[in-house]
Amino acid sequence: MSCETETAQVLREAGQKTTPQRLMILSALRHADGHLTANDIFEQVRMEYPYVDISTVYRTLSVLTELRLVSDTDMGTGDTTYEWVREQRRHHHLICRGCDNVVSLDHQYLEDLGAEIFAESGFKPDIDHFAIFGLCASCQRRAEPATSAIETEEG
Amino acid sequence: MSCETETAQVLREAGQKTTPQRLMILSALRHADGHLTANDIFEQVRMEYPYVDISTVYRTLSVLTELRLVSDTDMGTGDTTYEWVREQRRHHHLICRGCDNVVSLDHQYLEDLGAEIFAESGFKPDIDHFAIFGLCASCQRRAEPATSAIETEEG
DNA sequence: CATGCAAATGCAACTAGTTGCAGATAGAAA
DNA sequence: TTTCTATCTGCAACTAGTTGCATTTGCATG
Repeated sequence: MSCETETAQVLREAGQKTTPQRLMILSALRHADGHLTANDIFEQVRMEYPYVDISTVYRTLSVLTELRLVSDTDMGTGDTTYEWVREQRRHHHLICRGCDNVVSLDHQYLEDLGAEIFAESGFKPDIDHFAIFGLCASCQRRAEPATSAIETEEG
Repeated sequence: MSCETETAQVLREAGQKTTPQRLMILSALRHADGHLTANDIFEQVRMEYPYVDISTVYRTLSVLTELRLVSDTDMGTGDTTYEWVREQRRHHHLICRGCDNVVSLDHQYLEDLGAEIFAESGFKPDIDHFAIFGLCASCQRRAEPATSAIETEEG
């Protein structure tokens, strides 16, 4: 079974209709390597089917997010990014608000947090794709140079 | 020292100017009980000074957020909410995507996660105010009634 | 295959939030 | 106090994302 047919199955089971527009959006997401913006997807689908509307893209993304097939993340760039959720490759991001650098965070940290919350409150968190903002090691050093090395400003 | 003067001090130390507009925005935030939207703040400031612009509110909120005096959180309502950060009263939210109910989460869970991340990577996460989405206990039961009790649809 | 209807689409109008720019102003220095 | 300049403000134009509505379409049923 091709991955398209497989996804159609998932939609069908959730009581959703499989329209050509949705299949094209799904295809864009499944074959993408990293994060896509709504506009990336829109442009890609439009090449195949020029009449598609951006609102259809947003509405489909919202359905897919609710079904937990796709994660939506604000990476601090202004645009929300979307990514196909692959169980085997869960990851999260540490985003530095000093230099905007992004590094990956192992899923285990949040898996544990999720399990703890579930055990104590019964609430089941969606731990698919977190973006955690903060300061990376070098930006911390730059912000508080009160110790040994004194760096030149902006340097 | 009044809390206004105290906050002005913080701004000054960060190399920021203390304008009347900013002080009014700060006052709205400090005296508010819970979360405020940018528009709540705008309306409130406008009663005192009708010429204020919404962009000034957003720009001030962005400065305050960068200084970590204010937390900005997407509670899933569509509008970002802002809240004065009180060290003593840190809290987070579990938001159910089934029934939209919100419950508080003790700060300790995330404090621990933050400490763990810092210890292993040197990245210092901003753990001020998290919104974690998921399913509450009763919505989980409703979603998967394959066990004992079978409830009627929609309650 | 034909019919019916709930759900999805495209469109247009809308809201939340951002940005570039010219003029105003906080606050440092003379 | 006056001068100076970097920063802030208000405005207007913009982008990302949402929503209401008329029309179309997937798909279940006969």
